[in-house]
Amino acid sequence: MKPTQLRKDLTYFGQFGTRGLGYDVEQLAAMITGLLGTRRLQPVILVGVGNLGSALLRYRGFEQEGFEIVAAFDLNADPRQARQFKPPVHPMEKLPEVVRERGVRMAILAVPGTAAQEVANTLLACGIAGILNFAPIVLQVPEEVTVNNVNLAIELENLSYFIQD
Amino acid sequence: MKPTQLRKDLTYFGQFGTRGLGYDVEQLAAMITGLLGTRRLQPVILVGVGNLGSALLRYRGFEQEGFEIVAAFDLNADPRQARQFKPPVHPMEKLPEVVRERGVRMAILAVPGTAAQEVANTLLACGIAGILNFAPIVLQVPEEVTVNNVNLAIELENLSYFIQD
DNA sequence: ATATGTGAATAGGTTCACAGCC
DNA sequence: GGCTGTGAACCTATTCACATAT
Repeated sequence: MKPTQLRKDLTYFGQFGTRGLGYDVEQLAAMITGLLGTRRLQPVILVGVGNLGSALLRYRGFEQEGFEIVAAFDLNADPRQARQFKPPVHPMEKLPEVVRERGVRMAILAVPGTAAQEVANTLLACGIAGILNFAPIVLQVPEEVTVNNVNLAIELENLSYFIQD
Repeated sequence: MKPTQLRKDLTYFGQFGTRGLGYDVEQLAAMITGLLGTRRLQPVILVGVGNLGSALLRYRGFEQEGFEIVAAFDLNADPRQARQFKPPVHPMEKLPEVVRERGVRMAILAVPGTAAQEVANTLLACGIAGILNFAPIVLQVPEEVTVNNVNLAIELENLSYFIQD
């Protein structure tokens, strides 16, 4: 990425530097934070506490960027042990309640592909606005809901293509 | 994605369907497999067996797409226990040997950001051609090496931007 | 009829060249 | 001199319209 492109991109949102001097980094960062909608800590839930889900739960990189996983959900969660973890791992039934009470708008979906659409439907019914989907399927969602797919196998395939002699 | 685009994309690699009839799915799949360089099982190594690394090790989606994680490496691996896991988890010192012996060309990098560049340098020295990087830093690599970045925090930020009312 | 293949048209994104400001 | 802002030029990707084949 060249300097020109970065400047061009910024102009789509306004004018943030001073010519001849440069950008005030703090001010610029604050502007971007506002654009991204991460001005205050955003509550996120995680569904599916398998291998990948557990790793995401323990991953501390989200908080740093303004996200807080307020709760996780899994079919096999024990209601009595739910609060032993931090964030707590609840059974699926509790999902609508938590979403409502905490005003959650984003969910991380880390369940097997076979369960993904069904879980997504539950999320949609609760009014979730954005899904970060790790399941290797294309989710069917209404237009106003945003889905961001992360497919690890595809990332490897992509690499594979580019390293061919 | 519209049908036209898929057809257009395919034409960049040749002509695979028969007009009026359609595509022979099996033949088309074989062609794509060849293009991606996944005709035979590709050996991959994983470096960093923390939260994310362990999840990736247990993830079965890679094999299905033609990749085999032949070994993992971690600073804290116990040499005596190395072979107890499948794939085995070796200490870092063993990395060059395994890469050479198995003809490994791709590596998954799941170490903390602070260690990522150093580990990447080791990988480069062994002649690795592609890195799937989960560390939240921009790796410095020579031009002929391909890096594919997966940054989970950025994926969430991306979502956040699009779900703003 | 139905589906692919493709040149032309369109849209979108990147780079350039230079104007404006410290 | 050094850095940002921006219209124009350029390049790339997507869509359209239709030719081509079964």
